[in-house]
Amino acid sequence: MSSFGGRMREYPWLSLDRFDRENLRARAYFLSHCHKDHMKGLRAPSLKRRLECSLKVHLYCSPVTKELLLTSPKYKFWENRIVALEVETPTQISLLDEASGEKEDIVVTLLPAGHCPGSVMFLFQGPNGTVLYTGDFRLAKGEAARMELLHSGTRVKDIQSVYLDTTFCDPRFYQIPSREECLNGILELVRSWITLSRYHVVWLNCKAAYGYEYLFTNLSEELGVKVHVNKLDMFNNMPEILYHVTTDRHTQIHACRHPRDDDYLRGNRLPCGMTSRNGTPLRIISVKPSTMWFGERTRKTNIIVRTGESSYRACFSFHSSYSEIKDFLGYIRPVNVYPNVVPMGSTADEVVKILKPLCKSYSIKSEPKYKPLGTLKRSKTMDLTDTGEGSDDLFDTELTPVRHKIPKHQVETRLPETKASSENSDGNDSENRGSYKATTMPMSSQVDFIDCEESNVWQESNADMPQWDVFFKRDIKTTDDSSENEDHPPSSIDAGRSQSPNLFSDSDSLSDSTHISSQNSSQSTHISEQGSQGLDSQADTVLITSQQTHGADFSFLNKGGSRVTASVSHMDNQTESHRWKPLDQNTPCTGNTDSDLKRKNQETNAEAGDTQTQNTLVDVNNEKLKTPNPELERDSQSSSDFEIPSTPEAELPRPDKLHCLYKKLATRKEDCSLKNILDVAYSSKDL
DNA sequence: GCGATCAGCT
DNA sequence: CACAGCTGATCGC
Repeated sequence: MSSFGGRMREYPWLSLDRFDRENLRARAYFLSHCHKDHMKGLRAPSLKRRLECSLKVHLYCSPVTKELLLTSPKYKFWENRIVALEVETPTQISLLDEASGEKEDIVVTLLPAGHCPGSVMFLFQGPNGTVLYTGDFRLAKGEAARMELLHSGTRVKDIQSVYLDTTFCDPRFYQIPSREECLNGILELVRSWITLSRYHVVWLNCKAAYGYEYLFTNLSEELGVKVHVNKLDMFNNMPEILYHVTTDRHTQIHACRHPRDDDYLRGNRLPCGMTSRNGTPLRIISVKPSTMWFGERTRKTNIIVRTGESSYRACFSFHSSYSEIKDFLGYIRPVNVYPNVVPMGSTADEVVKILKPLCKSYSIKSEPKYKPLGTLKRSKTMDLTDTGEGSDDLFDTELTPVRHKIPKHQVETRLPETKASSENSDGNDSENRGSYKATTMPMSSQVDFIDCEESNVWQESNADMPQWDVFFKRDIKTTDDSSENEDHPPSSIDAGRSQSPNLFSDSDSLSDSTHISSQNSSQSTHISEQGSQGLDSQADTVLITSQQTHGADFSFLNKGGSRVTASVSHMDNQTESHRWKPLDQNTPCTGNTDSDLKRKNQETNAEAGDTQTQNTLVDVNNEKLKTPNPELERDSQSSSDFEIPSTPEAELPRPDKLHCLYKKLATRKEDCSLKNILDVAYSSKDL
């Protein structure tokens, strides 16, 4: 839960995600996403009164957040005062101090935060420096490096302060399985249950918060079964969510709620009251998404843990893990970092101790010999008081971006995409910095950029042709495994505090054969036809599916913003929420037309990491036998036909087009897309 | 009657 | 267990 007070030291007349107390005097308000703990005071009478008096005060948020907010009548009074800002579109805002009449311009940029629909981070650029407020976020390793607007040309912007979501900034949360892994674990569990009969239903025990939508949409899309929810009018203008949820109870996947839903479940009823179809009792399992974390990445990590006869816990997180946070911050390297959250069982001091070494001031102190000329002034910690007024001396800092070695006219607009971006969460600072610089550098700029420590990597990335051996050698199984070497395992202290894998052993002992594991990037599922009671009786066989993202669509959480052109009413271009194509152009969900939708998904979803599915029957020792479930295999086959991610320029790639794609991807070093293509290439045997 | 806060409980 | 948020009790306005 956020404990951010609402104001940043640099721009204390702005209020973010808090609307009470001192924040009542703010000149402008910002809402990062629609979760209640970020909306404190937002509907209070005192703020309502303030709005009535101060007609120039506005609330800035993403278009999706605006839509979700205004769905509730309680916030209707905001309607004419909300300014929906396009994501990834720097926007100048003029702030008027009503007392003094003085005006100040500030540029704000919304960056997708991957936390829930509409969630964004706010990047502010103004006279007191560039600051980033992350709100809540879940970004995978390397995603900061892919955010164009965090960069000036080829370099990361000089960021004075980051106000950081530190929910899991504790070594105990060292690793959390990726979205893809979690989704696929849940997908296979749900699939294996609901295919047993039409009376087998799954209840997803989701909290009321926004953030599970991508789970619903992907389950629906993959399985052709819509998800029953209590309410869906908030998605009326978000067709790609709306299509996959329903208020019709006659479906096999439910995420409906009831205040006493556990009582309902005990009575073999769903929270919506459904208890049978055609007089046949339902076979219900409950799946509760919750955060599970792992101190070590090498151990078996169960995505799904059976917690009872018909109940499962599934890994799911809206927040970045410890290592993801460190990767993010270590890439940005602000001068200051301020935690928005003190994790449970930790203290603010502990969090700062972890984060400070990733900040610029720290690294410059420890390694002055790598400091570029001119950074001395910059690196000096600015004395920013809480009031922040009268700090005009900071202005020239922003006007002299010393890290820009490249003249502005040479600045590439291309997104710096780099595998190396995942290499810096800790460890040798100077080397990591070098890797960043080298690999994020567009070709056109390289000739003007000389930095000896980077030259090795530079040469490599300058090659005309794809470096195939590198790609094929790379571990293509998981997105963050690639950072294995750079990312130190938890320290002894960390390890001591890490959640031991024993946690899962305990659960495993309940049902050794019923875990869904992410070890070696695979999930294993086993559901017996007898239902949960039979689970223990088939300990000799489990169904393993290789890591797959299988059409997993996270685009509405993460990206693609600037690319989307179609719009739905006032929701235009809000891509981190969705691809705003009206559904009648997509004809989703069943049959071949499904592929169109999936292909579109992948266009905006390069790093979702789609890989082809392979189902393999194995014994408990994970020895591969051979193909199992014809149903699953059919699914796998059909989906593999459109697992090839498309570039904006490309149609569905045919084998003869793949070589071009290879080239394209090779130069962009887009890891996940690449691995998909490699998988397809391997399996199609066309190359 | 409403809001703020807290305990308890998912 | 851990993500967010509801309900109910209590207190003050």
